[in-house]
Amino acid sequence: MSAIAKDLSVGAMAARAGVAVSTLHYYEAEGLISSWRNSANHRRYDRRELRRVAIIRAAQSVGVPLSEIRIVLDAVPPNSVVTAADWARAAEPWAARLDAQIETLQRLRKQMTSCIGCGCLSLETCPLYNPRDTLAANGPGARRWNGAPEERSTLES
Amino acid sequence: MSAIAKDLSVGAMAARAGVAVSTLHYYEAEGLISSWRNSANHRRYDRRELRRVAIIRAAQSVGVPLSEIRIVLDAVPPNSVVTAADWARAAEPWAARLDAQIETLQRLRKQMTSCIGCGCLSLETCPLYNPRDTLAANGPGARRWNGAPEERSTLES
DNA sequence: GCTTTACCTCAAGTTCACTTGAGGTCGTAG
DNA sequence: CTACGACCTCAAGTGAACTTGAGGTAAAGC
Repeated sequence: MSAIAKDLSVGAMAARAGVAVSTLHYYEAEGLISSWRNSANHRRYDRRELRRVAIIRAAQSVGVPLSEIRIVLDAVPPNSVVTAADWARAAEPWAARLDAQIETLQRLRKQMTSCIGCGCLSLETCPLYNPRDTLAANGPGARRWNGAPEERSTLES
Repeated sequence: MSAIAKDLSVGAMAARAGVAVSTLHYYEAEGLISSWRNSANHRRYDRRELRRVAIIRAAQSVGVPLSEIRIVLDAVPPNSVVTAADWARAAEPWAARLDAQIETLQRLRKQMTSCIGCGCLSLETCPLYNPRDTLAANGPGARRWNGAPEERSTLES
């Protein structure tokens, strides 16, 4: 155990990455991480997979769904030696997302107390809510915007 | 239509708020918004409810689950005249969340290209991933952290 | 008078990201 | 030799946030 393990069991991976074993099974089934089997049919993970898990969790924490995480991870083939440039290129779409998200959060934060109580009933000008911004498109409702009904076209009142 | 409507139909609300009618039904069933009925048993919404919907969507976009949104909205009784101070007090817990989230995003953004390609296999020191930070506790995995298995105790390798 | 349109209810279905459970296999420790 | 812990598979369950569908009403337009 004190010897540096070249590869990891699923339990060790789970412990080190701070996720459940079942989560690793799931990620593997989803093609986000990969492993090989030892003679006992137990999963063995390259230590590199730890980083992949870290990236998955980090990306999730900022609202990236697994489907998009997969796209980025797929750009970095497993078992390859990855350069910083490789990762930078793969993660490029996330950089933009993060920028947008930071900006929106700051806007929100700054105007939360003022706007939230501002009494404005005009959503058009309310900084708290502009449904067409990047966050709205990628955010939580990042479910499917099944096309907002009517696109607030008429009903100007 | 050009006359200023004092109250709104569910269709009008949906159009103006940019959500589906069924979503408004759902929010109402969940007690997040309220309405009364006209003679035809159709929902009528006070225009104030528009702002509530805006707040719901805004909060969701930064990862606040409906259960927590309800708590804040419940602190502001419906049909009451709400002052800025009322809202500021109710939204206080979100301010802290936003601060934490902004900070984490900025850290992530700044170190994304460097760390993601840094080749470090030491998650302990990887700025991309520290599973015990505020975001991890509130974030996407804001599902239930059913207690990370083993707390990365042993297995130092 | 008929048809459309907008609404109604209630139950069931959907997606995502997992978790839980049942039943079985290894390999080491006592 | 048997017990235990760590692992295996596969199917089914879970919770959040909605959406979809079936079946029905009510007023407004042609």
